[in-house]
Amino acid sequence: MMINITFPDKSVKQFEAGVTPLEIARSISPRLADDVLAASINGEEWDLSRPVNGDAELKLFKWDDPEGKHAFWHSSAHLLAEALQILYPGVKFGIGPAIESGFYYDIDPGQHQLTSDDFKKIEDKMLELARNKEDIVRADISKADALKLFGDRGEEYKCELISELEDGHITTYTQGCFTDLCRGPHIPNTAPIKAVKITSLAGAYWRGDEKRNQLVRVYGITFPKKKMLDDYLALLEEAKKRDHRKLGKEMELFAFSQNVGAGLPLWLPKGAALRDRLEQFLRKIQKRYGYLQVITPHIGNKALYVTSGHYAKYGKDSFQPIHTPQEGEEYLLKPMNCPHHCEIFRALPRSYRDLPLRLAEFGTVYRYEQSGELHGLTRVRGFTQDDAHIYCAPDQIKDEFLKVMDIIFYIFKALKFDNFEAQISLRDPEHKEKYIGSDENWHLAEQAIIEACAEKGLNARTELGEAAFYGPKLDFMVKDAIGRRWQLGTIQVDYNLPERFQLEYTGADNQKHRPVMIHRAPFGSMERFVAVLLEHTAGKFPLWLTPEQAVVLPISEKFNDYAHQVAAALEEQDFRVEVDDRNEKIGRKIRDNELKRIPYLVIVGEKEQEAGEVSVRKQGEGDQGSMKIANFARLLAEEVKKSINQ
RNA sequence: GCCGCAAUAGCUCAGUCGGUAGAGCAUUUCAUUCGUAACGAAAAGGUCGUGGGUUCGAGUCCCACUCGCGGCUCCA
Repeated sequence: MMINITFPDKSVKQFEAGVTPLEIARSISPRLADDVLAASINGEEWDLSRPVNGDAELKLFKWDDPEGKHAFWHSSAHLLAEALQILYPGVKFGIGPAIESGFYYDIDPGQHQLTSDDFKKIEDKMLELARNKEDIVRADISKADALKLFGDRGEEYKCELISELEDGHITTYTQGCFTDLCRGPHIPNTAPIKAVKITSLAGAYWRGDEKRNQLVRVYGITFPKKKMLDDYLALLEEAKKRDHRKLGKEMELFAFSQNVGAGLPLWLPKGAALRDRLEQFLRKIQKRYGYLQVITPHIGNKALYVTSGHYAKYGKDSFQPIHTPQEGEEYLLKPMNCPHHCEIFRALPRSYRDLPLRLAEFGTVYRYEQSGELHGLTRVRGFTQDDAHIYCAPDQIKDEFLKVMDIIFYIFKALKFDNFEAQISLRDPEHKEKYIGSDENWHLAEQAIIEACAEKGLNARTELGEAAFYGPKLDFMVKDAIGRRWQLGTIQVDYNLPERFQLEYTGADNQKHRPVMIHRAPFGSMERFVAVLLEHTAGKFPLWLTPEQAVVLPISEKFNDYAHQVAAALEEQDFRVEVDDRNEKIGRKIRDNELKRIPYLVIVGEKEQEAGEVSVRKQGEGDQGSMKIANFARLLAEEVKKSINQ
């Protein structure tokens, strides 16, 4: 019997029923057969060696396709497991999936104690097994047989997984002496795995549940070519150089002190000035969008958070209340600004004419994050949100969303964050009871978010069940130097707080109405934003933001006076300029200041002094020739203007 | 909070078998006064994260704590 195989370009070819994707690839070209790693049949992931029995749409995936890498790394995870089984008899296996870069396997090492010293041994064993060119063979298995197979081997974790699977849909994959419960797909043979690196060990709770056993997670990555591994390792080294913790120290932006406490950043003068410029930048846009700045205290009466519901939910795991000499009086360091802003809403009678009311504050908040979670400036215990709360009528939500998105896009564009991801978090439609607020309002808000994204042409991922209990949200995520995702901007609808704080406004109908609240923070927090910005720019901030815009370098000490005159003239126009009047040769000064990522170096010697000029050198681009001081100032001004006004 | 790993000069790091701590860069001083990515010489700089323990003797071995790193869990 012949079947029709449709290719992605819609062309159709006939093959014998039972043909495998690999055979199809070979019929096209031997080269393709060498390169192909996985396939899909009618959209379903499919092994290259798995027969196709009916008409189908076929896609073939190579290394450059995520699906190809995925199969390659998934098979590598099995290879890792096989090596571990041989090297450490008695280890029990959890799960071993492919991830964004590489793969891991969770194992219960039993009496063995794995350390990084074992990596080489594991890598060598994996390579040895790969060189055996073992076929990776898929098999259907009944639930009973699967339970017996893995039960006999004492694989308690696998048995738990099997017991939750539906009979008739269980498959195993075997290569060499290792058989794993697995849905696939896999590459057909271990041979293409030519380079192996075990990257790290970590603890991981079984099934992500902190109440259950902690397994050892072995991370690794593999490649079809040795050179690709070398390139990958070089890339990781490069990424480490742009780690914000390293750059922040080097550039004297922020510091931590054991004496102050973990997760409590100290902003050094240059960092504080940088942060201030970011705040001014945002303040200016927000003013344009009708925001009103407010200021609220760093602590609030415990009752405020009991009212908001936060105390019940987070009180135990937060910084504990501050006690006063007055018996029974308790205050909390504020973990968020919203309750304070709600009280500002309540401070005056509100009319529908006041809405939307947009209250903004750079509000510093304190959250007792778990010690193991602290991370540079991205996860801290005291941080400042670029917070604002918009109080509006339900039918104003969409319009307000659009406006907030405008602000976020403006900021991301000015700072060249072009690789952000957006996620719409909606409620779980199966469990509407978990959420507060009326069905009608939820529907309205969710539609408002979805429509706003569509109108802005924003390609956002939609996640059901990820909404906060009080409302749906839209988050913006940016990756750091080594690919970890951090949430920056966020826009959240909230039905809960207006209810709890009994917020009301008088409508055109002279009746009382409850406003909807929108929380939003385009940066997320100043700390996290600066961290991610550092990693994005590798410390080379745009001219308007950078701590030192230019450094004047006198050729010798004879020209120090002129250098200071030049600096003074530029400072007069509000540029941030320093003079490197150290007793060093010009080559040395250039090198040091280039390494400090100074955007413009201004070299002055006899020629410049006589002509009233400066010799300009641009970071990374070298000598730009000499010009009058005023012309250089104009050049700076134009560059600043261009990046801020876009 | 959990698992694993680490902590030595301002920074990056070496320190063997337990025997009184070392390099490069940065800093200071001297010399030099220089034209587009590192001139030279010298000096100074450390209770080896903190507290206990083992030992004749601890940077080194053991325990606890603190801080940090990689994950996990969490993230109002």
